[in-house]
Amino acid sequence: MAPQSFTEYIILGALMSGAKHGYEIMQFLGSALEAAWRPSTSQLYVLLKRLENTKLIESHTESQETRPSKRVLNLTTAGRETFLEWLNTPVEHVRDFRMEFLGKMFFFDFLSLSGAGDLVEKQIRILEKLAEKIRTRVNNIDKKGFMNLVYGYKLRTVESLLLWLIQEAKPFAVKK
Amino acid sequence: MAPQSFTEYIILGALMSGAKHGYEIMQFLGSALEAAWRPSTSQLYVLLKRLENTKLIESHTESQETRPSKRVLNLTTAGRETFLEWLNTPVEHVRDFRMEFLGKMFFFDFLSLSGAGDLVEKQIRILEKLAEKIRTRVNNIDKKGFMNLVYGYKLRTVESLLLWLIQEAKPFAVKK
DNA sequence: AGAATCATGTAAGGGGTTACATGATTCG
DNA sequence: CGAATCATGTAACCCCTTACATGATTCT
Repeated sequence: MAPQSFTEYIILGALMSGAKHGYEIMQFLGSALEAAWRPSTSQLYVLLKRLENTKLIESHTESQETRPSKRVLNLTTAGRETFLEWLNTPVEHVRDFRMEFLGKMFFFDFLSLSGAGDLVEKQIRILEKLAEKIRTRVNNIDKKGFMNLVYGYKLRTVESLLLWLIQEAKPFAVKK
Repeated sequence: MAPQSFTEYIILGALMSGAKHGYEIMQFLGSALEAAWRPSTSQLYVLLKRLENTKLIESHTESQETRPSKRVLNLTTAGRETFLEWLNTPVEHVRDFRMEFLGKMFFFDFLSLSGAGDLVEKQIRILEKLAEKIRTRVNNIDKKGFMNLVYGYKLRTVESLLLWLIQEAKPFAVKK
């Protein structure tokens, strides 16, 4: 079963660079993007349980002498595949850029993986189609009405995102 | 007690133009912005109960001969005040523009209320401060690193929103 | 001596969703 | 005659958060 929440993919990503226990994942995600994606500590452990139940990660317990024993998590083959598939899939909605798309870019960079340029290209095509859809819809509505304000908002948002993708994300993605 | 969810304010707004029962609110919100803000039918009734418990609305039952009887909702004085206060308060986060700020603009327009221009001005000032904060933060980080991409994203988003506010929302707000 | 760090959880609650229940009426 | 409309809800579940529980160790 594929995860349904974006946060689970982030946790899988945190394990791509090697086995970690819960507390380490927490620290890693906290420092990676100014804590922007770190789920609450309790939710983290809930998700780890779920990922283990769905066989995307596996664990073994390591007892320590001077510290509480820890559960060390590791990606399974399925887990690694699931993460990479997610990583290379563009997001569908504008609202998913802020966290999810930036998350993908982070992992491309952090893990030095290839394919970031392709993802950005796919993403650009998706947004271009969306912009076209909005533009045709704008032509069928009352100028000066409220819906005109709404479509203006949407169109500007999409266009601004497109410029960012082309002028900043693309150079960042291909810079290695 | 003031509502904590944006959706409750939208429901209060739906009652500003006169008493309605649940089903009518549902239709009203569904047609107003292409169903973008309508909560699920079940959630709507849950929120109506809550708004009644907190005395922001009150209800009386009207039995009908050929139809199921309906519970007609009406704003209390406190409800009307609560709505108007919300309406005139700018949103704090960029992520609240898409639904909440557009919602406010809708009600200013639909109810022909004054003050939309003031709200837009306040909103512009908030975003200008935010843009400044991001710009100073950009100067303190590694050029070419991932965080540079993040701040580029944030800055462009805010700047695009500012242009929209000035070029579209402002004329819309003062056009009457 | 008290605070922060290490380490993993449970419980309660918030806001939302889909699915389901009920039952009459009117439209095609 | 079946589907859509009118009208109001309950139940189950999802993802998330804060508060709380536990207990040792190391830093100040």
